[in-house]
Amino acid sequence: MEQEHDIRLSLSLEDLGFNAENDSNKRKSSKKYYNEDGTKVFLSKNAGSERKRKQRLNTKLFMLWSLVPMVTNMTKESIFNDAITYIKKLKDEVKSLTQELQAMEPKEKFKERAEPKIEVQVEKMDGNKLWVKMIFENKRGGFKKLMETMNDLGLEMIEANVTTIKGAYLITTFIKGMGGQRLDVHQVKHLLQDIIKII
Amino acid sequence: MEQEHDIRLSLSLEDLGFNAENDSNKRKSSKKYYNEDGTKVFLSKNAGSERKRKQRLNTKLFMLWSLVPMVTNMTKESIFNDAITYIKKLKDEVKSLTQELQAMEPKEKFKERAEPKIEVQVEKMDGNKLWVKMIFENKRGGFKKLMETMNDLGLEMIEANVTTIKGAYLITTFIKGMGGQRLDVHQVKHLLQDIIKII
DNA sequence: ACCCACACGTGAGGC
DNA sequence: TGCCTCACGTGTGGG
Repeated sequence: MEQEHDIRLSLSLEDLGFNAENDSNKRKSSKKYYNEDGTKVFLSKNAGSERKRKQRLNTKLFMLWSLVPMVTNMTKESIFNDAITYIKKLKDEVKSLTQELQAMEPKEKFKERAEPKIEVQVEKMDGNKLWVKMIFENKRGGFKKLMETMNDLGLEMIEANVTTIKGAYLITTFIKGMGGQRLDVHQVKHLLQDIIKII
Repeated sequence: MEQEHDIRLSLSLEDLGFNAENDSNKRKSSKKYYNEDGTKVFLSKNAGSERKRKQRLNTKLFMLWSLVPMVTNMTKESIFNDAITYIKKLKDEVKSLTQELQAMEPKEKFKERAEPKIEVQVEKMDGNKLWVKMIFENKRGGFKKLMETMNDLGLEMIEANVTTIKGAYLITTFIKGMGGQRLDVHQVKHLLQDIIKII
């Protein structure tokens, strides 16, 4: 009952990193490898390397075990079982995640498209407002993304008149800066052109 | 040199499903378990169960190996190594997929929100057109989703007048069915209410 | 007492 | 030849 209780799998942390070259103490089996006069019993040359090999295998088993979160037992067989079920679980997880990702991927697809024909006209009005007329292809969600982007940029559409001709939006609206910021005509024009391009 | 070459890991498919109870042939070791007179050498009772245990372990090892796609060697140690690296790879994959999923998750979040105050008014016009007035909270992307959904349902917005008062959309538009379908006033009204609710 | 899980040494086969 | 890998039987400790 000294400290011989944890040597079911006779590997510890020492077996992982450093073997510490101690073939010395701590052998589970107290088999008679020594004659009663103290002389060693003959061991085939394999014995040593074979012991090392088994230690390597157990080390690998331990590494495998350390990777698996859900552990039932410390026995070799249950380590295998846990690892197996864990791999299956991980596989399922990857599978479901990928298809879940692909399911919402198409919503991002409209980013990559041929450049639509667009027309942007910007005129300065009184106050700090701009009058804007835009024509661009009627891509699904185009107007929404336009508004989102403009909102992100601090452009507020005050009176928007949206007409959907077949295959195109026609939008006329007033625009003003949200924080009372001054708006430059050409800047806004190019901005809107860029926005519409990436819609 | 008969057929003794594949018994490195002396497990086959038979070890997986059915053990086929054949303790008979095919033992690798030709150790002398029989005396020269043909009588069996004494074996401790452990021998049989221990052999079974090792077969179980090898079976598990084989199952583990069968789960791992990339296999370098058939040796025990490389099976361990492959399984270990494979688990790590799967872990990384799951990790990256989940965070990639979470990165585009927020765009879906506006599905779950408190019910906004809405107002929908529908009037019948000449021909098969309806006049619609809608007021609902100015949630980001609301108008886009409205148009998408209406498009999906075969409702075409002919002349849309969109006004963004602070915190709300005010939309007046004519609507007609895309395929020349007849539109019922109350049906369209409830439809629009439902659409706006889920926006 | 029994059973189980393990490490060990050993002989055999493959490279 | 030698080295590596494996299955086998055995002894041992824990439950």
